[in-house]
Amino acid sequence: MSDQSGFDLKDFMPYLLNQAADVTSRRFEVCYKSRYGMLRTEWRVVFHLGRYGDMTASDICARARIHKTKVSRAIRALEVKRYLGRTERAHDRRQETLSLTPTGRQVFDDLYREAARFDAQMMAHFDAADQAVLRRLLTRIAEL
Amino acid sequence: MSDQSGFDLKDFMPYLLNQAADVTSRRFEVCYKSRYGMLRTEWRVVFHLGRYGDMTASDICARARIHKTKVSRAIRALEVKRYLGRTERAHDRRQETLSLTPTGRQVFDDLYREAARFDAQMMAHFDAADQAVLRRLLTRIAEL
DNA sequence: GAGTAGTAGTTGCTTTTGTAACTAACAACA
DNA sequence: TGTTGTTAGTTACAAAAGCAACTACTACTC
Repeated sequence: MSDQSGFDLKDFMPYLLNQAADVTSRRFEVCYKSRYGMLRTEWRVVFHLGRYGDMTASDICARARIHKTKVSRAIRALEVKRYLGRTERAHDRRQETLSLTPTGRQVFDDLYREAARFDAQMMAHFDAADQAVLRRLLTRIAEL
Repeated sequence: MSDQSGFDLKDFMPYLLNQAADVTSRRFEVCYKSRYGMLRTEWRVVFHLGRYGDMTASDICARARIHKTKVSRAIRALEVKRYLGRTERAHDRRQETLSLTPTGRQVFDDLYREAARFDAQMMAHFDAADQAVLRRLLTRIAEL
């Protein structure tokens, strides 16, 4: 019964993607969690601000496709840790420009290096052509 | 600073994997959630039992790499819905063999078809060679 | 066969996420 | 000006996940 096609759980792309995402995320999580007590969303917010410059909360939501409540809570937590600060925008007082503090910048620099190293190490298992296919397809899938 | 390497968030594999996993999982979630009020872990448990046959809770934990508390609660929920039943094992009364009820089997059959269709539709965007690379690399990464 | 260690599975408590409703500010237009 | 609609961000409450302690049982060892 139900076995005719031989379609397996390991062939099911959402499952496979989740497994791979889970393994890698949990491994990298150790860095920002143990060193800075940060959560995943906090790390992403720091990355965005550090890599792409100051922006508002909703900019981060749009770029990273994270829900605004999650971002809101991450910002609050980072503020408490003194990793970022807010500046109200003159022409629209609903918005606040977020920017890393010097400490936050240091945290970013450290984690950024770590992330690059982590990625390189992980991808070293595959040749350049395979890597390119992987990145291209994942990007495409994420845009579905 | 920190821009020398040009390493981008979109180059960071854990991030990319999460985005892709998230998009696809959320899309498929609609099927088991709206039709059967099931959670992701419940769907996975049903898949395992339906596709690979009766097994114990810890078999599922090991195969799917899900924590035992999550599996335990999923089993409970599926039992309440009358999608599965338990049979105590004679030689080791700690273990219970789990098996789908006829209703559970129907649910599996329906979702299994849906999953196969979903996967095929998604992968239709890519040629066979790319698909092969994707599956191979993701499997490899998940085993890291 | 009593004592110790290890495994299967559950439960209670805490942390994190999801959802929806909310406040405050802007914008457009009568 | 005032009313209506929209957007930025927060908060409150509910659902789910993570973690650690627990029960019940098996297995090993003296």
